[in-house]
Amino acid sequence: MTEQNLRGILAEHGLKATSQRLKILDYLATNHTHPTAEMIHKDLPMISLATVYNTLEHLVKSGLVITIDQLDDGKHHYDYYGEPHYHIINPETNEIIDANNFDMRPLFEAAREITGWNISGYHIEVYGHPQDNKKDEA
Amino acid sequence: MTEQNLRGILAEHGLKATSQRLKILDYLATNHTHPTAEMIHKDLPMISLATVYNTLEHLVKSGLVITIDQLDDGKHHYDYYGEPHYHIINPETNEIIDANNFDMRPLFEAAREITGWNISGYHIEVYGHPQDNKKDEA
DNA sequence: TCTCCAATTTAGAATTGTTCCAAATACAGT
DNA sequence: ACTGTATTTGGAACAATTCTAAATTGGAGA
Repeated sequence: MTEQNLRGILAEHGLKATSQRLKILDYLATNHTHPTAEMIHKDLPMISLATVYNTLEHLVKSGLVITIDQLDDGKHHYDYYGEPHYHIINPETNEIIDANNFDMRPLFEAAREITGWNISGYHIEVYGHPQDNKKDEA
Repeated sequence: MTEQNLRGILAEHGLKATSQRLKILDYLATNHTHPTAEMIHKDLPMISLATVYNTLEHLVKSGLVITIDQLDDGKHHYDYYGEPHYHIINPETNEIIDANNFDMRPLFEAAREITGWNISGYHIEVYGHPQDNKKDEA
């Protein structure tokens, strides 16, 4: 992504454009690899680990990034959320697939029915695994 | 819940029925309060904290209990999952409401379309907050 | 019912992901 | 360019969770 794009995105969300934020946001928007803070720091070693955590906190608070916390490694994983989407996870391998072929509005409506609240977002993880054989393709 | 019920549930999931597991499962199935390990230990002080963690791990692995990790207090919260359901969360107060007025099968079908996998379960959190005023009730 | 042993429990130590600190730096508006 | 505030930083501190190894226990089989 171009630096101008990144600056625009940060500005839209009220975040100062520091070189560290530009690098981390670019990293997340480019590599959809759902990294941990540690992995980001390993790939961007010029940015201190404290700043990585600090920046991720800002990005999550602003809604630009979300966390995935169900990978049983006890670490937060981070995911650029420029376009809302849901996750399909294979718990045996921790593979994560991003998908957006589902209209969430009926779910929002259902949640609104129960609470009366304004619904503003969602996190969805769906679990599954590849089939062992092809028997049901017949 | 009766002890026989609890023993049956544990047996169905291949878990030995220890007095600690019976107490913790009963606690979770009765109080839908989404507690942390620490909170469970506080309410069941005769069970060591190590055993609380240990037992929760077994219950989560078996699918009887799920974790809720989005409450920005840095702690895992646990939720009896006897009946699958989704969560409506107010992030300002950390209030969690359990709901099940939504058919997840279309979501499963969408996930299956993308991956070809067998889909086995889901975790869904929907975020929202009460409206400040009633203006849109008109 | 009794025995036996693998599974479970336990207290406390150890680990480690994350947060905190206070000094140095850098962004952005004027 | 100048200034004030927000951000960054390395390292110390913290706290949730896991580990350890010894003691206990549930339950399958005799």
